[in-house]
Amino acid sequence: MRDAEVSQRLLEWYDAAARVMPWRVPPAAKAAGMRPDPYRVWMSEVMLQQTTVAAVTAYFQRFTSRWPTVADLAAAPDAEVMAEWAGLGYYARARNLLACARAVVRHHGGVFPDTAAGMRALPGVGPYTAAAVAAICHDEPAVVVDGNVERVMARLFALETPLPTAKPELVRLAATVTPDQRPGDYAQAVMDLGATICTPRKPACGICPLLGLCAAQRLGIAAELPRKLAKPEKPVRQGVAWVARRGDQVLLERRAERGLLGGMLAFPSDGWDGTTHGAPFESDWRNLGAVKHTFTHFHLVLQVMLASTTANPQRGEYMPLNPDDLPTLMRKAYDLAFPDKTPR
DNA sequence: GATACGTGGCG
DNA sequence: TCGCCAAGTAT
Repeated sequence: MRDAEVSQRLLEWYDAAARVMPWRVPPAAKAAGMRPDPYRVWMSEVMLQQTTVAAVTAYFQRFTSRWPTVADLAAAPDAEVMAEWAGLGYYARARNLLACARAVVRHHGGVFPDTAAGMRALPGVGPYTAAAVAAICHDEPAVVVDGNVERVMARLFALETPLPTAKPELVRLAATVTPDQRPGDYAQAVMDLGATICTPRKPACGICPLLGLCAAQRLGIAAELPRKLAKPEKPVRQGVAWVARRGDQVLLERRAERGLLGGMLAFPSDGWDGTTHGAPFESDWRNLGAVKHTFTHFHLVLQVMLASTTANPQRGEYMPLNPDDLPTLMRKAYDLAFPDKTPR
């Protein structure tokens, strides 16, 4: 296989079928002189970490409408940013997003670094995001490797080594096909291919622009690659959440910065995250039943308790609540406790 | 290097 | 119903 043939076919496919996304500048607009805004590209890439385009789009629109520039975001209160991120998951990303925006304003004059190495030094920016922003915004021929690229390369070269062992080799292979011309469009093309054609299950090899170049397709094993080591079973944890209302206010606490749902608003809870505080105050708590939720590494059955009387709590504080500001686990508890306030 | 860290959709 | 999976990073 000629390496240049791979990027050439991908770029042709991308130009003909590029998907429209709010953070993207289409090839035609770039030809007319438009450049991607590093602030918007960075934000989209952080949101897209382990997250689908479908889930990200509405969040991206809200964030960029509310905070149009990195300086606007840097000036935002922590609680507002965490509330806006609620429901998107991996909340360390939101904390790092804010820390990064503030670092860009404080240490870089409000301008993102224009190299992958410079980006890499910012909070929440790892090898992938640094390379993606540098390639997309500045056409640095950085090697952009995400889960899509790993899958495409494993199939293109029929690499049988299972992940994560195969990772360094996949990065090496990705480097061999990364072009000097239009590396930003190329990076997006490979990721689009992985998201739409070279999918994890049932890849659409028949319409793939790399048909004829792909070793796994020729061998008939595309759908089996990349191979992966078996993952450990998820244990089931049990917990309790305490829901108390006082008039229009609800008893809430801000979770610790580190750890599960870090930095997010939550009902006082116990038993599932290593804590055992007990109820926030003595009352005849009524068990409303349980909500189920699955985290990355365990399943959770969370009993939801409701107080019919209120008292001065030992933890948390009463405050008005917009349920959209809660992480999804706590939103499930809210919906169980206040079914009449749940839309639909 | 291994582990922690969310969520929603799909087959 | 349930396991897998998604444009990863921090420690």
